[in-house]
Amino acid sequence: MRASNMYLYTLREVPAEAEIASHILLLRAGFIRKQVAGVYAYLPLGARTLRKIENIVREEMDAIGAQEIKPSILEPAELWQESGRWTAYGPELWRIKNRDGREFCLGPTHEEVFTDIVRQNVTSYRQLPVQLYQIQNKYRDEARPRFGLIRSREFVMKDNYSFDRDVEGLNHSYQLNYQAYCNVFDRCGLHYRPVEADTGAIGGTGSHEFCALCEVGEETILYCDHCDMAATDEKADFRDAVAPAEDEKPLEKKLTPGTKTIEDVCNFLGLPQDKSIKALLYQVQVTNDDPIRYVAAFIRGDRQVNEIKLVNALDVPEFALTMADEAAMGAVTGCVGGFTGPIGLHDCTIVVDSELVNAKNMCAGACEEDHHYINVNYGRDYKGDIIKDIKLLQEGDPCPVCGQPVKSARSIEVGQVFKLFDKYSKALGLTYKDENQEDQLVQMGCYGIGCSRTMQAVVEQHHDDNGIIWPMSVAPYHVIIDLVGIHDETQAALAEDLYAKLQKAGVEVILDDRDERPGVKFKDADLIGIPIRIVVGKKAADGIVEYKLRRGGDVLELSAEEALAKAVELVNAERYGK
RNA sequence: CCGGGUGUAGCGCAGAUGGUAGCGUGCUUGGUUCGGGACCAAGAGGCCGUGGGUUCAAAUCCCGCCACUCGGACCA
Repeated sequence: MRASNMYLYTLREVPAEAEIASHILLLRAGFIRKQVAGVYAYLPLGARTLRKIENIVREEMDAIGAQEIKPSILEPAELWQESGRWTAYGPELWRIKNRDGREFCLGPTHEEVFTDIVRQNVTSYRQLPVQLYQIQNKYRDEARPRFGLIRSREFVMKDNYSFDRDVEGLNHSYQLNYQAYCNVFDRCGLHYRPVEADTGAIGGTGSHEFCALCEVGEETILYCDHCDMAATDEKADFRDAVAPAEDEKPLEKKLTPGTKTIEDVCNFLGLPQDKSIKALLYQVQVTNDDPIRYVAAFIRGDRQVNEIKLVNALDVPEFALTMADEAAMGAVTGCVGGFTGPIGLHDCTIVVDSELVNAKNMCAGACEEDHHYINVNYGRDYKGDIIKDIKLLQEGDPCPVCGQPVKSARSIEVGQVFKLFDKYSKALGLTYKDENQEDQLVQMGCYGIGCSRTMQAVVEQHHDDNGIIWPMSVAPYHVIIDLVGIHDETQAALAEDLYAKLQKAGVEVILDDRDERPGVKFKDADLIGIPIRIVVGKKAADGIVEYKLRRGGDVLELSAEEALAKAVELVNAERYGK
């Protein structure tokens, strides 16, 4: 491609809409432009890189026997009503009506549609297993889009669905997809980590997220350097330490005026925070017609609550759990803002973190203004309705597997694999006949990769002050030839010759033949991040060009033939990723 | 959805105490340049987000709405 003909517009200044490096660079380098909040157009360079990522995904999916289909983005409400998600999915579901008032949604995910497609044809165990996938625009009406392609309202996702006759088959499909995902992200040059993820309502140990590690990520993951434990902060188990043996001292009520926070109470009483109990007050209401159910959760004062674990412990929908109206809750349950403890509470569900059961002589609110108890002991002084691990594992806490201190990192979720089991086959009636003529439910898995998000995650991990540094496998072009003197016949002839030969060798190449000063060309080449740059300048008269890699290293002065050979060799070595 | 901020030229911004607009960059033309975003000169380009109000007079003050954005909540 000749730069003089390209629809390429780079920006010198940082667009006001962008905050993080990857978003700024994709805009500045002319890969994407915003249409409205959370919706982007891919310009030629962006469209090429996106397609390369999609093709890597496509190749790895095809390699495990999945077949690509192309269903509509438009999904009828009826299918979602059948699965129950028309109401359960919430406001992110992008609902639209046609002229007759019939309801549809723009697909945010396609479990229903794929299940429907498979139930139209599959009736026998002989037709299983099967995997179908699509690479498609997805729509989620995000309350607050952010960071360009990282959290957008429209995005490109590959979603694969596996259909097996039993859980053993599902486990096999899951493993195939897991490995394919590793291949995909390896080939894209991402620094990532597969981590265990929460499975919400479906339960079990059936999900991993693939997390691209970077500071600006919205996810927190925890991992261990001493073993292979790695999980999202929502999922990570907490292994309670064995509490040191301690005699139970007599319960005692103390006057603690104005000490509404754990810090205040512990300072006032001269206690460490790990000898205190913190109360968190919630209410549960699934629909507006339901009565409000109050929940008091207790954890050690120095811990953070993990609301996902709490939701799972209560077995309620995630959206139904909200912070309690303290005054209203106090009237019903006897809790007192800032002084709530497990003793004296009534008419609410008391959830006690597992760690507290063996914690001796703790300090807790007395459900009375300006008073706390000390020497509170589980069993003797209070009991819980639910005893579960409901705390957040944090950096430095013991690893739930090996006990060594864990580390934490921020990340962008670029993919997730998930065992659905029979959730959708049961809801939509997807069954098959087995060898004994018995109807059986199909066991399903779903597997998503955010292609557009992956594109930005790659930039987030591969850039410097001058611009993007694309890995060869996803670079929009492999080589850029910067022709310095476009009016110099010798230079132009050498550049044209190189351009033709590189193309003949199957290399994707930009010839920057624009009537621009060299500085502009160099800046642009760095900004858009083409892996190999060949400069044809003054030494063209001697047949010499410059060969330079965007990722760094020496500038080499080579004959045109040597540069050609070197470029072709490198491109062929790296074009498909590792 | 809650709270904060911002809407002025393609882009980035300035426009105290009201008097219908400017800077940088980009664009056009001419010239000089030509190895890391050149310089000189001359130009083109704005319903000051939108609706209402106050006023002789509103980019500027007041109210509504919309959009964008930040923090948070939410996020199969």
